[in-house]
Amino acid sequence: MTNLEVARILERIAAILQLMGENPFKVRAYSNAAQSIYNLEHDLYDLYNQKRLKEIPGVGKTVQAQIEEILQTGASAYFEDLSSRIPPTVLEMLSIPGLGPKTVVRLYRELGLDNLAALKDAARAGKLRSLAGLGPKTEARILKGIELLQRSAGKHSIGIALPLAEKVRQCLRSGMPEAEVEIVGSLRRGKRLVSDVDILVGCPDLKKVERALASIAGLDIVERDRDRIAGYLPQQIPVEIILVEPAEFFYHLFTSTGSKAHRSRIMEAMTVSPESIRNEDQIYRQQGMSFIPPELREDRGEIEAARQNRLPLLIKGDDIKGDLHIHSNWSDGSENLIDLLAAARARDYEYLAITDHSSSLPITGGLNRERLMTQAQIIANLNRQGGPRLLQGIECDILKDGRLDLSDADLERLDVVIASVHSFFRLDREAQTERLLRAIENPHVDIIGHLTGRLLRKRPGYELDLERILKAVKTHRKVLEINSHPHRLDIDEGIARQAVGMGIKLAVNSDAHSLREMDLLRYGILTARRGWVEAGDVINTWKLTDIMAYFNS
DNA sequence: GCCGTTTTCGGCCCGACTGTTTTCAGTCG
Repeated sequence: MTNLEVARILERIAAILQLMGENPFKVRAYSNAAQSIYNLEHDLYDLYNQKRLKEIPGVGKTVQAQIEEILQTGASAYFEDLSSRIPPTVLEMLSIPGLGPKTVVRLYRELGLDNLAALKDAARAGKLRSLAGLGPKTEARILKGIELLQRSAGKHSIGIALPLAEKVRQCLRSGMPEAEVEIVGSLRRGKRLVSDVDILVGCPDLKKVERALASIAGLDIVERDRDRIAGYLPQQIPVEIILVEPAEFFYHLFTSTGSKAHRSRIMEAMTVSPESIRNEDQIYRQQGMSFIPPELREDRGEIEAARQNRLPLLIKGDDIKGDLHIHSNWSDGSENLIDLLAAARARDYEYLAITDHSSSLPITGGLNRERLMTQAQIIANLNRQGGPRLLQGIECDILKDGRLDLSDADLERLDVVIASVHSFFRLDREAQTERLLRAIENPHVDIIGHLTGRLLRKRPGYELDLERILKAVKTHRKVLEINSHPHRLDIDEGIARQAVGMGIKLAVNSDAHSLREMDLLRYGILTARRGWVEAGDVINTWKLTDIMAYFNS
């Protein structure tokens, strides 16, 4: 059982309790505990062995006992009992935007709808409006929501899949140090959603590979062939281990990384034999090209660029000098400023921008003018100690009409102003564009946070005239954020490439709400690489003085 | 169900929109 799996069980307990109409504070207690475990730095088993589970914030006597039961037996009797009252497929209905627990439970109890497919049919047939309070608009919204969910059905977030894949790779490498092991497929190319995890092993000995796999917790093997092991990782993510001869490892590394379109164009002209290939570089060189990094292998012009030796020198994780979007416990983050500063030091950052929410988002405990000034004092004091520089910033809400949630005078005092949309997602294209343009034109705004508002597999981005937006961003020398959270990855690689092509600068930010989330930056880096982004295009690879000079220009 | 530098009991982030109404419950961030 991984921390994530335990957190998921607690999350589902919370969801079922919510559907059953339980005390909302009890519901929140479970989801707080789940969140807390999700953010945990330590392995739950270690804490359990040291009898320290009780120290986890939000874990009291009851939840502690449940965690212990899950760690010992792999299951929770309480959760099993709850699941028998409300089928798990009903929980899926909760992920439809605009559909909450009250409505879901009525659809289930009064119309007998207990899964997405049944709900879709009923909505299509116009049967939902027979419930008081539900009308045609809600039906249409439910249908749209289901379609969005079904389009990404079977897709897994890179934020879940990559760490699991790395664990498998790690186990195989330490179990068989003589063999080459690599993650391949779309995961190696850094795609934000993947359908499975593919691992290539340069060892044809099935027994040996299986022995090395034995130590992986939560790996469920369902199929063994001569040269292939298939099964599931936690959360039902399909995994395939591909066994090849050591001599042909790099040939297969290339072919199994894809993409199909890229591979077939390179293969057409390939003249060398599989076993003569010593590394991937050789494959490209043999065709008179420079090495093409996996993230670019999509047949989007990279082959032509490689032939002309004008591939971008892609940004790397090491290029990052700091993070410009972090939340502290002054708003909805869970860490205090001192711990954030220590985390910046541990990551060898030169600077870290504290950018809590502004007050128009009451649920985040956003900062009004007064609290912002108090926070500024504390940050100034912390900065006297030396080490990484804490920047005083804000993630300021863009209001419905494009004005910002703080006055110009307040914004002017800050080192970094991120302006983001968190409300009124359903404005029409014209109004939404005008709203964004007004924020972009504000001289105090430095960065536009998560521009499109898309939540992967949950919510499409709002309607925008992207061309006009990008032009304005360019004109007013604003910076576009690549928000690294795997739920967002917004702006995406396509917009990033377009923006950089226009000379727009980007910032790759974590938007972390906890210490653990500071490491989500890697997904933003992968997205940037897929968007052909170089280090120089990203301001948080620059020295602080250069960033400030750019903001002030 | 959790928590305590106001409380071991009585609190627990909240304000606004939306679609359905005709005064508001449900949902969202």
